[in-house]
Amino acid sequence: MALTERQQKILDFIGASIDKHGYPPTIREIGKDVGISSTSVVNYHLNKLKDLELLERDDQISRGLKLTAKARPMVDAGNGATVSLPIVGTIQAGLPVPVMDARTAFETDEQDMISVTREIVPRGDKVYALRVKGDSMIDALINEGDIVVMQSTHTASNGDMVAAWIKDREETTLKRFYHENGRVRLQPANPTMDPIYVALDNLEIQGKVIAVIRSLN
Amino acid sequence: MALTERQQKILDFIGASIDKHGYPPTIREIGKDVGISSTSVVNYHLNKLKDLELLERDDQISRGLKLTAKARPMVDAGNGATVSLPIVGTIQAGLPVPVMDARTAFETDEQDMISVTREIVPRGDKVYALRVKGDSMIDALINEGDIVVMQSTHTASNGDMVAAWIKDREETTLKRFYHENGRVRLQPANPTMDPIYVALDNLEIQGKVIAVIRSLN
DNA sequence: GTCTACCATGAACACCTGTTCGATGTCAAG
DNA sequence: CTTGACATCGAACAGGTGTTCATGGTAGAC
Repeated sequence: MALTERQQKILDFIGASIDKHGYPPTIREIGKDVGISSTSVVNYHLNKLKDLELLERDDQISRGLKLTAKARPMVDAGNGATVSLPIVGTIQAGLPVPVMDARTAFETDEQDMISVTREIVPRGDKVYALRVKGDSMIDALINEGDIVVMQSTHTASNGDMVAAWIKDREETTLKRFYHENGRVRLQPANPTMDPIYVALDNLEIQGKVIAVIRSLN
Repeated sequence: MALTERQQKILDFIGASIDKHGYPPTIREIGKDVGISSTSVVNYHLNKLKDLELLERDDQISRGLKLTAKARPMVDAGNGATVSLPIVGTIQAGLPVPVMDARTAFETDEQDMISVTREIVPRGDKVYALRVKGDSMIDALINEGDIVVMQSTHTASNGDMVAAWIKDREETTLKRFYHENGRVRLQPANPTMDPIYVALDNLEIQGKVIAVIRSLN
């Protein structure tokens, strides 16, 4: 069931309001923003959104609105403090990293998301997350269960931490990228380990690592 | 400048309310919680907290309250989806980890904070962050520049990743804790490395690692 | 003692706010 | 054409809510 333009606008305004002020808007504030003169109509749409499970309402409570998790991805993030990233798959040494195209992003359901603050991941465009499988990445100081946040790209600058597919080894590796003397030096994050050198055309850059998150429990 | 018990309680309640409902409380709700019968007294304390720059108020607006960044670490429950953590110091092998007492929390200014979502750090109480100095922690898959999120504690359960001070070595180490056969096995996160064994009374647990964050750029 | 800062009460007021009701218009389905 | 679902308006009401005022108690400073 799709939303009408009105309802989408109301949802967006609620999100923006919480974002900006730290609390939800009143019925009249909503009406003013979306251009509805009567409080009863806003109330009407609010109940509609509630039926769609996009909104929770606390009866008789001023500003008693809350966006449900279901509504979160449909709301204009705007200048939010957090970024929601899809976890599109897993990463391990023997397999290429999954790419994120428009389709996979859409198919990702809410269970497979992680949100992080912009302090940790400043950009949100073409950024996605991968769960680390196995312990084949310990030379990158990354272990089973870690979340790797990647930015999709096929090029890299010197010093970038990249996910690279080494063709002749049929192997994915996470290393710092340095293009020097016509070849590429891949430097492990672990300073006690030696770099490897590969030819440029033997390398396929699949993304740039922009953060690693390890959540113990 | 210290807060009175009343004011701390009000601040806590505002945080808890935002946490629980998604919006701040009204003056009367605050009064009811902290045991103040008159709205004017609550108003009085609110203005006091505003003068201390712990609170922002939107005049004439119901529930027009917002905790400032300065207030965040002093509040029991953080603000909704994110937790702000003070970065109270650095961690390296040769030094004990700094402890977070009430004083350091107060002295921390806003620059030395990091906020993370509750998905990554569920609790907020007695939790703080340390910046990793040097590469002496690579056996814990942790490197220079990483942020380690710790929970202050002096005890640990089996399997916890702890920051431990080994007395006779005068060394801090991050390892998984296993109490077995009257001694303690400290297991490195790197599965290719061997555990070390220490006597219980040679060990001082300084905190529990609950997350590691590496933000590249 | 007197003064001042602080904390508290209770009441009153005006505006804010959610709720409800009756009426109207539109538009696709039957 | 009639019907029903949907969307909108305007108005009214009751209770919620921030603000203000007069009053007074307590405790430490001078």
